[in-house]
Amino acid sequence: MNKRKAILEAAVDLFAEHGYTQTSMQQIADSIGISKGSLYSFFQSKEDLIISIYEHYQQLVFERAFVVGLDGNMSPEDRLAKQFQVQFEGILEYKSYMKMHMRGETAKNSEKLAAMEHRMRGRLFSWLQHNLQRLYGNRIDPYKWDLMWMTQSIYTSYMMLLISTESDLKPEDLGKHVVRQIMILADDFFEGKSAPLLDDEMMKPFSVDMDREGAFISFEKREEAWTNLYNKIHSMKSGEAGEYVNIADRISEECRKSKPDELIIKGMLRLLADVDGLKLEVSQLEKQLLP
Amino acid sequence: MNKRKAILEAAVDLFAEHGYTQTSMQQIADSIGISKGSLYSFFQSKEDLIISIYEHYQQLVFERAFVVGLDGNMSPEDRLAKQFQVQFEGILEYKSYMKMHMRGETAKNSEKLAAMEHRMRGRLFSWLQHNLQRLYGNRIDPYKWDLMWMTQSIYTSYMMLLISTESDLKPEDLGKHVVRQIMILADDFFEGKSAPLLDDEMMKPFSVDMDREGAFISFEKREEAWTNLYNKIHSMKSGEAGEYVNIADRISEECRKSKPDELIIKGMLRLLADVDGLKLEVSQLEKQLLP
DNA sequence: AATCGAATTGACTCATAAGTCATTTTTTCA
DNA sequence: TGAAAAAATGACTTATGAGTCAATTCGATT
Repeated sequence: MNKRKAILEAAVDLFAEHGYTQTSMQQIADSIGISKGSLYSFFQSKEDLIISIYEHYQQLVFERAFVVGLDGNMSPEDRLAKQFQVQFEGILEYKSYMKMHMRGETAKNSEKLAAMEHRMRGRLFSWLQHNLQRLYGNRIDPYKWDLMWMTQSIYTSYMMLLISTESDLKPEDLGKHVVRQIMILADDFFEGKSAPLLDDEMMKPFSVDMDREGAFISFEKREEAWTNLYNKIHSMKSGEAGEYVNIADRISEECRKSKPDELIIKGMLRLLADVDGLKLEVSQLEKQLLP
Repeated sequence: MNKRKAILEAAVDLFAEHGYTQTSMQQIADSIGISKGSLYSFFQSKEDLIISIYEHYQQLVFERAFVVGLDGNMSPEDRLAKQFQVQFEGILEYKSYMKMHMRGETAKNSEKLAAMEHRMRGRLFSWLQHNLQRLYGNRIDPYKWDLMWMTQSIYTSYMMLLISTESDLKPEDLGKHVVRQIMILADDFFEGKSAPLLDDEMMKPFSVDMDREGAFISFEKREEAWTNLYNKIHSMKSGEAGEYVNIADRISEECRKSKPDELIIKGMLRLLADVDGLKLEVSQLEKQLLP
C-alpha cells in the first residue's frame, strides 16, 4: 500500500534528523498531513513502526552487494571492490535510513530490534569472512578477525563520511580504496611482520552460525520468503491482518531462539496456511525454515 | 565536595548502561540513596549533570596521553605507541564513561554538549596530525586526512572492542598494533600505490580552529609548561638531569592516575623548585596542575 | 439519493519524568 | 542546650508524548 510507504519514508527522515526518541508520532503524522489515529491503523506502535522501517530498508541497502558477489567473470579482488562500491551506492541512495541506523539509539528498547541488529552485524562479518577466504584461502585464518575488524571499521568510517558530509566521494573510488587497504594490511600479516590480536574465542559475539558457502543464498531466500509473507499480510484487510502479524511475529521469535521448537513453528505455519491468501507464501517460508 | 563526585559516578554508570534518556533523575538519586531534590542542589538540571560528567571525565581520559608525548628519549614511533597505550589504559579505567560517550544519543539536545563533542573530535584529529607530522614530516600532507581518518577508525573500533567485551586485550599490544597499521598504510601512500581520497576542503568539518577554543588553549598551556620543564632539564648538565627527569616523570605518572595525590605532586614540584634553573618552569607548571 | 461499512479524526486518558518548594532533619556554634 | 543556618526530603506541579476510541467523514454500491 502507498500510504504505508509514505509513513515509512517520512518517519525515516525524521528519525534520521532528530533521533527516535526525539521524534513524536504526532510529528510524523503532521509531516504527511494525516492524523495520529490514522498512523496507528498502519502501525500498532512506535516500536512496530521502527521495526517495519528496518524490515523495509535493510534488504534494500545490504543485500544488493551479495548479488554482485555471484558474478564469476571478475577477479576476486575486483569483485570485492565492486561489492563495496555497490554497497556505498546503496548507502547514498538511502541516506536517511543509514543516518537513522548509524544513530543507533534504538536497540535497547526492543528485543526484536536488538536481534535484528545483531543479525545484520553477523551477516556483515560472515560476508567479509567469505570474501577474505575467496581472496586468500585458508592461510588467512589466523589473521581473519583482525582483518575483518579493521576492514569493517574502515568501511564504516568511510560510510559515515559519505552520509554525513556533502562530499563528492565516488562509490567506485571508495570500493577500490577499501579493498586496497585490506590487501595492504593482509600482506603485512602474511609477511609475519604483525601479530594478530583477536581470536575466535574473543570474537564469539560477532560470529554467526553459517552453513558454509551457500549461507548467503539460503539466507537471502529465507529473507525473501519472510518479506513476501509480511507484505502479503499487510496488504490484507486490517481486521484480520493484526492477528496474522501476531502469528508471524511469534514464528520469527521462535526461529531466533537458540533451540527453536519445530512443533511450535509447524503449528503456527499451519494456522497461517489456513488463510486463503497466504498459502503460497507460507509454503515458501516453510521450505526455508523446516528443511 | 564528595557527594557531587558520587552523583557523577552513579550517573555515568546508569547512563552507560541504560542511556541518557532512559535514565531518570529519580533512578540516579535512588542509586546512591539521596533524594531527587538533593540531586538538584548539586546540578541545576539533567543537562547540567551530563555536561558536568563530560567536563569531569574528558580530561582524565584524553589528556593523559599527551603528557607521554613529551618524553624525548623514545623514538617517535615508540612514543606514539606509548601514547595510544596510555589512552587505551585510560579507556579501560573509565569504561563506564567511555560506554556512555560511545552511545552518543545526547548531543542533539544540547548546544553546549554538541560543541564539546566537536571540540573533542577536533582535538583528536589535531593530535593525530601532530604525531603524523612528527613521524613523517611534511611529506605526509597530501595523505594526512586519509591516514588520520583510517587511524581514528581503527583506534575507535579497537576501543569499542575493549569496552564492550571481556577480552584480555593488552593496552600495550593495542598501542603497538595501531601504530604498526598506521605505518603500513602510510608506506603504501609513500610508494605511490594508493591515491588519497580526502582533502582539506572535504574535511573542514573535522578541523577545529584550535586557538578559538578555550579548553584547547588551557590544555596547550599545560602541555607547554611540561615541554618547557623537560627542555630545561635536558639542557642541564647530565649528572643532575637524570635525577630531575625521574622526578618529573613521577609527577606526570601521578597526574595520570584516576585519583592523583595532590600532596605528592606538591612535594615533587617542591623538590624541583629547589633547583636553581627550574624555578620559573616549575611555578609555571604548578599553576597548570594545581589551580 | 440513501445506506452501509470502512477510513479518518482529534480530543481524551494515562504514564512518565523533569523540575519546584514548603516542610523536616541535621549541623553548627554561641 | 537551644536557636539559627544549612542540607535534605518527597509530595507536588507541569510538560510531554504514546496510545485509544467515540464521533465523523468518505466512498462504494444499489
